[in-house]
Amino acid sequence: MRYSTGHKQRTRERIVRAASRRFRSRGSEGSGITDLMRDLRLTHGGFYRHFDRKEDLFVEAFKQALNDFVIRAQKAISSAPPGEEARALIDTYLALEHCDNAADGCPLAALATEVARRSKAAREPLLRALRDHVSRLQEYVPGATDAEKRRHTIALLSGMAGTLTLARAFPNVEDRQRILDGARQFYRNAIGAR
Amino acid sequence: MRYSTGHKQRTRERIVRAASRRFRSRGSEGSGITDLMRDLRLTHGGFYRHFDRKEDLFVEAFKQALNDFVIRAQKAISSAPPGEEARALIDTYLALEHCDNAADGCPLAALATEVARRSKAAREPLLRALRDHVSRLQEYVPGATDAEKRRHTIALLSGMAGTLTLARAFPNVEDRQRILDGARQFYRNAIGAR
DNA sequence: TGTACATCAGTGAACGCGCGTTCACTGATGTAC
DNA sequence: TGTACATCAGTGAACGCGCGTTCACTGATGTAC
Repeated sequence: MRYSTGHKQRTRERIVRAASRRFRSRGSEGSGITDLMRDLRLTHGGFYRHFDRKEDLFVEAFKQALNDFVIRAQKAISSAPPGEEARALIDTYLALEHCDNAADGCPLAALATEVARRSKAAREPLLRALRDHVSRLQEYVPGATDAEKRRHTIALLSGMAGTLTLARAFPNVEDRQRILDGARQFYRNAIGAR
Repeated sequence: MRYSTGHKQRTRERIVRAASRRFRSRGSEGSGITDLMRDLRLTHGGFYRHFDRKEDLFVEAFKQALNDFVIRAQKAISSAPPGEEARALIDTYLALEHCDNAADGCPLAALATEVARRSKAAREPLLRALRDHVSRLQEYVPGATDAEKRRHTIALLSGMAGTLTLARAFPNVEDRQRILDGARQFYRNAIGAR
């Protein structure tokens, strides 16, 4: 059948969004095209009207996830009192709610290992997106120069991502909360001590 | 044919060691039994004389990797001057050599995401091993009480694991070095400020 | 000491399964006349 | 306005492939007699 204008575009966006959630919660190796399309009440064959390869979807989904995450982070930061932006970033990132909702969370925490294992060519667009998003967050992180802000932002974000990933491995909510609280205190001090 | 006493045990150990390296560099989903056994000049069928399921091998390989890592870390720490142990841990962990040799490196950096995605039952032995190894390292990390040492150790190790994973995504050695250097400075200050 | 048999780590063909991908087909609607 | 045709997002069977796992078999050596 013939679809109305913009229909294809909308379907593509639905695929990217669903993938960005599925990949974050189960990894891209753990999410098949068939299951993904079934989520949208479509069949697997149609996928290839939108993407040449699954890998292309991974790139789009990762970028989408990064963008959503940065917007959420900026929202949390913007409601913080002046000078408390970095603390707000830390608190949102290391929240139990973030820990327990990987599908909507930071793609670095969920997918960094997978990015690192892809071919050099496949990593390029992902790393470009990553750099862009670090640039958008670094203005809120303390540091004497832009370069220092950037270094701190990278250490802070990748560090918190590692802690979040570890916390997610613990089935008991008390364990997760303890890990997050400990790290929150650790990073608050680290940032405050600068 | 019939093999000499201890032969089976030795083969098992070779399988675990090879798997612990392969899993760390490619993930367990990216490492097939056939390839793994071929490394040891054996065939895939023989695997099941040693393990019931691939998952059981993952547990053994993860424990082996953790043990090797903690021993290496302790070695680096023990050659540091008194009071500098945490700094030595940070420097060894965030070394370019560690970054570029995932196969021999910290299993938390390489496999944490995979651990988090396994079934609750499968995670149990992995988390037990993880807790044991944190206990062995926490004595070197500053903190007023044992509980505080432990919190700092967890934040530090999981944080550095996240940074290492991110650094591994960058194809240029300069980028990796910059990320590691920035984080090293960050964590040294964080620990020193305590 | 010599012979018959048991053992069992390792072999390799075969299994079912799910995966990513391809492709001939569908059919409602836009477009040309 | 009415009719014939073109379009193309989505369908679903089929493909090759690699995976984890099973299993009948091998054969050098230990053990029983």
